[in-house]
Amino acid sequence: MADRSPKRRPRSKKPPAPSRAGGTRATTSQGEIGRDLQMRSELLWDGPTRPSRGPKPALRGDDVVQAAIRIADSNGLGALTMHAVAEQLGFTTMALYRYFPSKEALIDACVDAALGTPSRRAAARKGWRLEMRDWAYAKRAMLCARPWLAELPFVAAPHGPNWLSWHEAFLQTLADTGMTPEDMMDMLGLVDGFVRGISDTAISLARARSQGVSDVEWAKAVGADLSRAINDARYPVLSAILSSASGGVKADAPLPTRGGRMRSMDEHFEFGLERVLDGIQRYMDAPTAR
Amino acid sequence: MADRSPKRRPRSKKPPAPSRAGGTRATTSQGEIGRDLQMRSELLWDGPTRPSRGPKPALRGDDVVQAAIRIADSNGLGALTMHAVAEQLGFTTMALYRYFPSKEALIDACVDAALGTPSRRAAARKGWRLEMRDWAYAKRAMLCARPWLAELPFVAAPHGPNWLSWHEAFLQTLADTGMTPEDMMDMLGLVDGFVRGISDTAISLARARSQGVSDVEWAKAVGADLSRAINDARYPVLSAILSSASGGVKADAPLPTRGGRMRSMDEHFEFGLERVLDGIQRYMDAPTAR
DNA sequence: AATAACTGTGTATAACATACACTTATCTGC
DNA sequence: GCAGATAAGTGTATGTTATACACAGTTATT
Repeated sequence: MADRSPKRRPRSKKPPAPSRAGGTRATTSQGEIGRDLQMRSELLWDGPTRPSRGPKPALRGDDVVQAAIRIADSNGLGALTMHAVAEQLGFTTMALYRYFPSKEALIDACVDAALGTPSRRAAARKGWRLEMRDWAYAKRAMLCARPWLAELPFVAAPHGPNWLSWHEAFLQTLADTGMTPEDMMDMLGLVDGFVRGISDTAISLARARSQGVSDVEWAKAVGADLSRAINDARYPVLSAILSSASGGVKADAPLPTRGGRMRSMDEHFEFGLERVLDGIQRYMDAPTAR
Repeated sequence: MADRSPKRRPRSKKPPAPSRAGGTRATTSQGEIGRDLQMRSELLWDGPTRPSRGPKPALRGDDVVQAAIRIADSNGLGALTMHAVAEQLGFTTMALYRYFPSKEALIDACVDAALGTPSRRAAARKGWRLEMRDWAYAKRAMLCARPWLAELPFVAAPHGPNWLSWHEAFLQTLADTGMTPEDMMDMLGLVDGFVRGISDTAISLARARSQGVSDVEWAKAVGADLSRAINDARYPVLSAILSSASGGVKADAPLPTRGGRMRSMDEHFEFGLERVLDGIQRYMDAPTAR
């Protein structure tokens, strides 16, 4: 309060902010993570509370978000600058600050908007296992569709409405299994963790594609690293796998979609997911534990 | 070749590079991901090929890396600027470019160095399950010890020697199980994906700690988001879990280490990991599949 | 010694995020 | 229907960054 008069705010030491500029929000520079996150969270959940004194804004916050997402979608996070967004909308860079107090806040909003909500799928009750499987595939697809999401430190962002909607959808999967709340949350962490963790490669490929890199080119780059292990004494097992690998893997494209031998990325995901679901099933079948 | 004479390099259009500055390397700006990654990879694997004409360098590349890591460790990625590193070493900013062609290359090196190598643990053969468990815990601990690693888009980095050494250690776990190479790689993806994915929260806490944020403060910030779901019609199940949760979870600190009810983060990890290992075990016991 | 090939330094520049002051439009209370 | 009060967009300025470029001092090779 009493911060309205123009020209104010000593802002103590902070110059134009440590300017952690660039593509991604790095650490929150100083140790005010708590406060900071809370403020960002409020911005995400509580709309901007339009006052009714001055002229009405020419845009809605969502217009800004959509423009920003468009840019990130087509050119990656690196291209997402305040200037670029403003230009896209036909406004000055500074105009955006009437809608979001910082680039970080805008990105928070973009993330939540980009996450979207898992399609209700008519709540088709097919049993937790199949539903969970659908959920996992949907989440993976969503992540691959917006590869730039993975360029952000996930945890650093506040969890907005859509973020929670994914959680909700997952939990509904278990709603009628009689599982304890604690177990349900653990299951969520398990499956969600697995999906996010294992999707890195697929996301990387998706990003390469969206930047105009051919699959072959990408595979070559990624494969090159792995192939260094071959004949390196430090990696006996890995080396053996890569060189033998039932049928001879081409040094390039070890995981990628080779029709040849090594399993495709999707098969890789499918395999892991089935193991995870097996593990869950086992737990549900024999609730002796704990 | 023939790129040695001073003053050269038209560099066609590239100004000082699209300057994707800031804390994290965002997308590689343009669509030259393939080439770019390859060059970065070479830098990582093949040392810098010291010529022997001029004065000998005052530093080794590793000194630079260590200085950079020190900064990232104590102040986060945001504090890792070329200037800060140079200062730490008592040199000019530009001196660093004699050791690494770009900040990105330096970070690549830092990442690999920070990953380290999993302790050989005397290769104690206790059976794949226990060994795998150790591996998972070790990897998680490593990630938490260097929370800034998670601020980087993992896949974007080339896989250096240490990165592969983690893979190797995992695979050795399965070396005498008679598993096919394909299955072994799938297992790696499964466990590694799970560990990285689920560790996000623990890493976030670790980062908060290293920035001087108290656990309570952090938990409050994270919990605030979740607690918004309570009594929100959009999240019936989540809401029920959060409010009921056998014993009444304090709205703040839902996952964190509450002695109260909800399981601690470590229990959460343990739980998920056991499910994953169960799933793997089941697969190994009944190799009918595929 | 002469020189080529380096090393570290100083300076310059472009991209960014964002502070601040200003002009103009719009609503509210009289 | 008018006088403020207040907000929206703009223009300009600043500090931070990465990094290009040219130069001065060094050293192994000729």
